Amino acid sequence: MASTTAESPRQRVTSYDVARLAGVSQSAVSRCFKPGASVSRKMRARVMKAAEQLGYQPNAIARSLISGRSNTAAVVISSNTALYFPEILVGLNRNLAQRGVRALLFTLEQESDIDRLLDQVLQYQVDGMIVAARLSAPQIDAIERRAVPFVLYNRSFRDRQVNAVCCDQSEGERWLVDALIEAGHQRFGIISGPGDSSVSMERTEGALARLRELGAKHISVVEGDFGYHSGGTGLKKLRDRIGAHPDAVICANDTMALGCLDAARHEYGLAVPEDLSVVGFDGVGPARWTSYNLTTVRQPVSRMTEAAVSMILERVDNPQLQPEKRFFSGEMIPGNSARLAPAAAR
Amino acid sequence: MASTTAESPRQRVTSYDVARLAGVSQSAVSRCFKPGASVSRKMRARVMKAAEQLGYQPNAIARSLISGRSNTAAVVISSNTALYFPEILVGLNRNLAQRGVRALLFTLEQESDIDRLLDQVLQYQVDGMIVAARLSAPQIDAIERRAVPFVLYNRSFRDRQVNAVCCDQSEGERWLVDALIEAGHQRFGIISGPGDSSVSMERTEGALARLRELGAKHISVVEGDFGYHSGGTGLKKLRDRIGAHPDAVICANDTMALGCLDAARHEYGLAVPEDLSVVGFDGVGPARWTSYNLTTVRQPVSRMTEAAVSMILERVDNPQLQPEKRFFSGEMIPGNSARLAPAAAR
DNA sequence: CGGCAAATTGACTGCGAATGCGAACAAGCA
DNA sequence: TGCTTGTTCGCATTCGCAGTCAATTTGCCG
Repeated sequence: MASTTAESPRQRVTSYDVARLAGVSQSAVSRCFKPGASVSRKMRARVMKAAEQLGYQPNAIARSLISGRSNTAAVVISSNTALYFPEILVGLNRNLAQRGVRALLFTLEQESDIDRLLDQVLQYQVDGMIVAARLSAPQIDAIERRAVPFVLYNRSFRDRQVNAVCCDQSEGERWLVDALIEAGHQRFGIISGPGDSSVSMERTEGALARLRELGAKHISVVEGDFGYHSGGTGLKKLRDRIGAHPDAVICANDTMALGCLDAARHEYGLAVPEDLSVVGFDGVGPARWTSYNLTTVRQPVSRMTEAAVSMILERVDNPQLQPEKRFFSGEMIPGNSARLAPAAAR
Repeated sequence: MASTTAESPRQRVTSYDVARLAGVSQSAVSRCFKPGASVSRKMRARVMKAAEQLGYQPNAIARSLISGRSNTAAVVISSNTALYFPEILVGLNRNLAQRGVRALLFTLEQESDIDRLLDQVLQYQVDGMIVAARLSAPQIDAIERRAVPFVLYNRSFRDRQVNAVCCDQSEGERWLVDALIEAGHQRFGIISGPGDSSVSMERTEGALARLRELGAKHISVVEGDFGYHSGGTGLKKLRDRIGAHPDAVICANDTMALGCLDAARHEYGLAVPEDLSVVGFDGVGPARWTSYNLTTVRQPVSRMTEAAVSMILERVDNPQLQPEKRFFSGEMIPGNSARLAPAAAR
């Protein structure tokens, strides 16, 4: 019953095996697999034939050991990004793969896991790290000490020179607020993300700042957790606090906005956008679904992931490069979940 | 302006460096980092102190080269799984991490990419592979020839002994169909996934078989692509074909079911579930959202990912193990998108 | 305090591929 | 043909660590 194909040599095939079969030296084999090496076409043909015959593939581990590059990058991402997660991951991975780099995935369930992780990441001799999670200053110190290039994705340190790729959160919030104010909304609710999220902070602060700047009088802020349900509970908290429902709710991400919208319609029987305007941030897929058609700001994920990958790989080749922060504008998507003045779209 | 901390030694720290500082041999250092090795506590203390001082971390690459294990597993996943993707990935990664294995991520945009990928995967000397993508028989041959253990996630080959972890798709569809039939639905529409998806095939076939078994007369099948929009277009196709709307639409996944549901309500003004029942499969997050509350079958993702990881790691340690297929029952979630007889929930 | 077993330690080798260097060889020129 | 250039190839070494084996130390008992 055992269907094992016992005829093939099940052990690892090394460059020596290929060399022996082809009657050449191991160096020759090595050179044949190195693009741009000096090899005669006759040699290459012989080696390749032998390699094929044996099913030889160069051992990336051994190669890394001597070359000092693993062609591997760590992607650290906290899993609470939920809806947003696959898009980033796929984008990063595509860009990395195109340049011959593989992604080692590190998912964080809790931000505190990152400490244990960091050591591991570095053990694996990754060429670089792309971090879409919260890092503390000492953690950044630790990475820098190891001289591993890293890029923060959608977070940055104001007081610190680090590589970062960010969506301009405040700008996006400003657009949203401008549009809401212009349409005459007066009582504002804000549902922030978890307190330790810098993205949430920037968005919330950005919205708040603009609201104040434009003279909004009635603003309440409650905290959510970026999850769907906290959109609903956030709305409830806002209602409790205000004593009525606000005119507009600004959510720190789309997922909460969708939760808020659902709660408004189905729990409180409010018409959206007539009775209540809801806006989000991110531009995740479900935000475009017919039931929602959310007014939001879409992050240019593919440009951002491409930038992150470029930045990291440039720095792998040239560690001397100065840290750089790149900000990307989002794209306002008017949607239909907020009552806006005509042509308010940016 | 350069804030580079130039005081620390920026180069790699090896076990020799630690050994020199501690005044011991390199072997001693190595042993100190190997759990269960024979080392005196005095030695360990000295070495650890030196290691800490230098910021030494053992080089996993060198370790892999000699031990023949990379503590790395490839996770190959096609990105069109969209909503479902993060859950799987996080689950797999958590389980792998717990056992000290890192995931190398390979995302497929098109299933055809897998050929190019396979060579790469194997170059990286992964200890095993978890494949949530379509593999052809020759591709499986290729992997087996390399003697790399692999587990198929949610696909299996009927005629072939391979390791696989699957949700029992037909069983789930049977539950759904039973419930729909019991509630008196008569005209059925099925929106399948892409033709080359085995998951879609099993679900569609499963539903069809059960429908016929129970004597359903009116059944139409149209093809979708697992995406949100194809739920709507699928419904349109069904209406065109039938000349009216069906009583129930069975979608090969949740995402399409949600699209179908939205189209039914917002495009055709149908009441769901009164005029039309819609069921899906997967149990993704948004299916539980208030706007939808989809009737579906939830895959036990965390048990499945755990099983996949166990299977793969068992086979890394013991390559002789016979191939095994594990099937998991889903969980029927009655929801509110289908008109069901009372207490029809399994 | 001698003697023996057990525990601990260090020298050395090898994992598999890449590369500097010199040898061998081919091509170009007078 | 003899000599110079330029290619191509093999030898030997290297990457960083783990495991083997023999040497050494330690502990323990009579």
